[in-house]
Amino acid sequence: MNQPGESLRDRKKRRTRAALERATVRLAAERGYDHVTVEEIAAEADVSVRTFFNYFASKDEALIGADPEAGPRIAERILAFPEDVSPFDAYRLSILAEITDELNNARDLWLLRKEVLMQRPDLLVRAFANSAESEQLLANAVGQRAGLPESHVYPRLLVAAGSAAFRCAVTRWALDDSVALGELVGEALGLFGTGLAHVPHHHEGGS
Amino acid sequence: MNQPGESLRDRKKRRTRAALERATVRLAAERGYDHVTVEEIAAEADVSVRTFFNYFASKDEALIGADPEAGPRIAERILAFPEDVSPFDAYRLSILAEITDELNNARDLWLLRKEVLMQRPDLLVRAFANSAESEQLLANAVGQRAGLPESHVYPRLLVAAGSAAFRCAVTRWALDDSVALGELVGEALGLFGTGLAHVPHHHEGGS
DNA sequence: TGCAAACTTGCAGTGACTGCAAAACAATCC
DNA sequence: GGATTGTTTTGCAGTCACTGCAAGTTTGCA
Repeated sequence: MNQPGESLRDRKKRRTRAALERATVRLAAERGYDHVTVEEIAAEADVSVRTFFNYFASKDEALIGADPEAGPRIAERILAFPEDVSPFDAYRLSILAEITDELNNARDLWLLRKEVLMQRPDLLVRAFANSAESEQLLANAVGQRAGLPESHVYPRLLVAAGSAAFRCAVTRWALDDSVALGELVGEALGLFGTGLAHVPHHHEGGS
Repeated sequence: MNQPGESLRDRKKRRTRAALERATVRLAAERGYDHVTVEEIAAEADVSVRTFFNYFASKDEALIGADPEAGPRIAERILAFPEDVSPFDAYRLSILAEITDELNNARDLWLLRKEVLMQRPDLLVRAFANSAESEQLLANAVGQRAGLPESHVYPRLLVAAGSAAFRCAVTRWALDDSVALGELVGEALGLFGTGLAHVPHHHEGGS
């Protein structure tokens, strides 16, 4: 009884992880991030506190739902683009694809997260602190495409710009979600692409 | 006994703050950030643990030496540039000036911090989490110069780019400090200015 | 000198997080 | 089916960051 895809064990793990993530976000949105203890979250997900920490290294991580497979997945996407796509575009499109997928799979969670992040913008920054290895993966993928040596700034700078774009976009989206998050990230990355030296033209409809 | 400049009280406060910052950095560099307790830091600086937390909201903040006046100071600089300097340049030059000053005042501290940040790059990211209000200040200053409404992305994106540039630069500097930190930040900001859409030319000498 | 405001301290408490060893459980082999 | 083995869950004891509060101490000022 073991399809290569998913054993009972794997399924249970995924469900537990999801339950913990969901419980964290729901409770935090409901009564404020720091009026929720890990004990309550664990209880809500029907596991012990110790188990919570087997799945997430910290309460912060659970709130964001840090997915350890996201990094590798995006890196793969970057490398999968045809040769004639620029490193910048490969990166940009990969990020956008990931965001689109993520929102399609868990839009409701993100709407709740938005509530929390509006109260505590710092949590979004903190969330990125734990993703140093993922950033390294992405930087390597970009570097490979660009044919640059390990030590070059460009890949790391591009990845850092991605984080910044995402942060900015979420912040804006939290204030006004009439525009899709993906759009906002795309817009921000677009500005990074063309350069910030000149103030972009301010057209009326938008921000 | 009260020159408008500094009272006894003010001087004592500055000294205590500096002692705590210094103790944190020194001990962390010596035996690793998380093998140092706040209790030890406080003892080293000859104050109580409670006093430590009167000065810094967290151990992280003490390590970075988060200066509550840095934000306002940079914002002032940005606004002080003549009209014909672009918002981007005003921002860039203000950041570089701040970094230069900081390094001149506490180069030794930064050399020790470098050691710590090499082991724990996440601490640098976390450090920025606590500076949300400062970022807001800078964004407002940039927005004012650019004549943009509160809601526009540009100012926030530029400031976020600055953080990213700083992060990248410190990381590089930690690996090889043969180039001044200011140079590296300047280089990174330069790339943000001209745009990341194209891979920059890779000239031999450098990175 | 004496009062008021600012700063420091101790204390008691909360809650995140860790290591360890035992129990519960799922996959595998006979 | 039942014994075996590897994985996951759990409880427990402990450490440490951080907070509020209510004294104590120091500084600024009249």
